[in-house]
Amino acid sequence: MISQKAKYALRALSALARGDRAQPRQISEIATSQNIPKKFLEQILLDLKREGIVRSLRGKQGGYLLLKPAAEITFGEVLRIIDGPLAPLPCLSITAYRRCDDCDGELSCEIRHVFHRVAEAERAVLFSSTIADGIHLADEAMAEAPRPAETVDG
Amino acid sequence: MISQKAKYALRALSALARGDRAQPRQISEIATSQNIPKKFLEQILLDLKREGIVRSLRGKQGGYLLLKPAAEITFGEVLRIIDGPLAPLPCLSITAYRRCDDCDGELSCEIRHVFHRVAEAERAVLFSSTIADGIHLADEAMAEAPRPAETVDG
DNA sequence: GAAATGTCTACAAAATCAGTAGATTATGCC
DNA sequence: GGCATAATCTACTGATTTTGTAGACATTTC
Repeated sequence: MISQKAKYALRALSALARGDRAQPRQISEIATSQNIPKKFLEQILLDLKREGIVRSLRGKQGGYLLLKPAAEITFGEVLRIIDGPLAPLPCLSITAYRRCDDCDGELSCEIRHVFHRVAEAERAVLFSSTIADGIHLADEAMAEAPRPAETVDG
Repeated sequence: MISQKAKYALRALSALARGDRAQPRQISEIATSQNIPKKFLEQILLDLKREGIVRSLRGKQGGYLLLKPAAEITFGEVLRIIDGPLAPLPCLSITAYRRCDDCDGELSCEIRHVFHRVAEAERAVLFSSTIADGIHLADEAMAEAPRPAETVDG
């Protein structure tokens, strides 16, 4: 399970991605529109700012903007910023490698090889899926599915 | 990251899978050989027993045995027993579906579609990889890699 | 019946998660 | 310059989960 914080982050970025790319959007606006606790969202956006995903403007008419196009922000990079390493084992992390203290020998570890495959499968999806993809898939699903009572009465 | 407990469980099962299928192995033996705290391992093996992965014998000459061949125990089922649902979002869990309370509408959710793919990729690996596979991969790696100074001196 | 095993329940320290609180700083507008 | 409106920063807190420990109990074998 990903953290609640990561969910908020991804949905906040989706909110930013919808609508004008040049028009800053305020924390409170995003918070209410996406059901995110405002003070919590502040921290999240600060994290995303430090990592170069968004930028901010202060003062009146201030707010947040995407720094990159939504099609260039992957789920993988956001998850890494918010939740930390993606790997299922510390000894498989690219960004935060750490040897398992109880395990002796990574070659002889019976679980590492399998989780290596898991990690690769995960990364393949996470780094090929962008915020833009998420929005696109959602819109597509909404356009197809809810065809309620096909207004054919004229 | 999977939990320490899940790591222990998978490595304990690997230990059971190595060696005689009819010969019970004691908790303490597994614990020391795999660097697992004994009392913690007790609980883990009990969980695995309740779920029909292993069985136990009491008294002298007692211990634990695999109930199924190692080639029929998948990483996925073990992980589910020890760590709970595999899905990255509650609304994507097969065994423990729960709607996200903040999200309105799963079709319109911008992140659910992407994580659905992540979940499928994960499950594909986890349920096609068995304890026997883990052991096999480890043994293979050990046989290939450490070729130290190729004893060719006669 | 004693010794060796697994079984069960409860507890507890540490870490992580999911926020809250409140003071501070920068910006635009009058 | 001063006020309103935003973001920024630091610290704290309550709940939950993780990673174990402790100790009494039950069962089997010799």
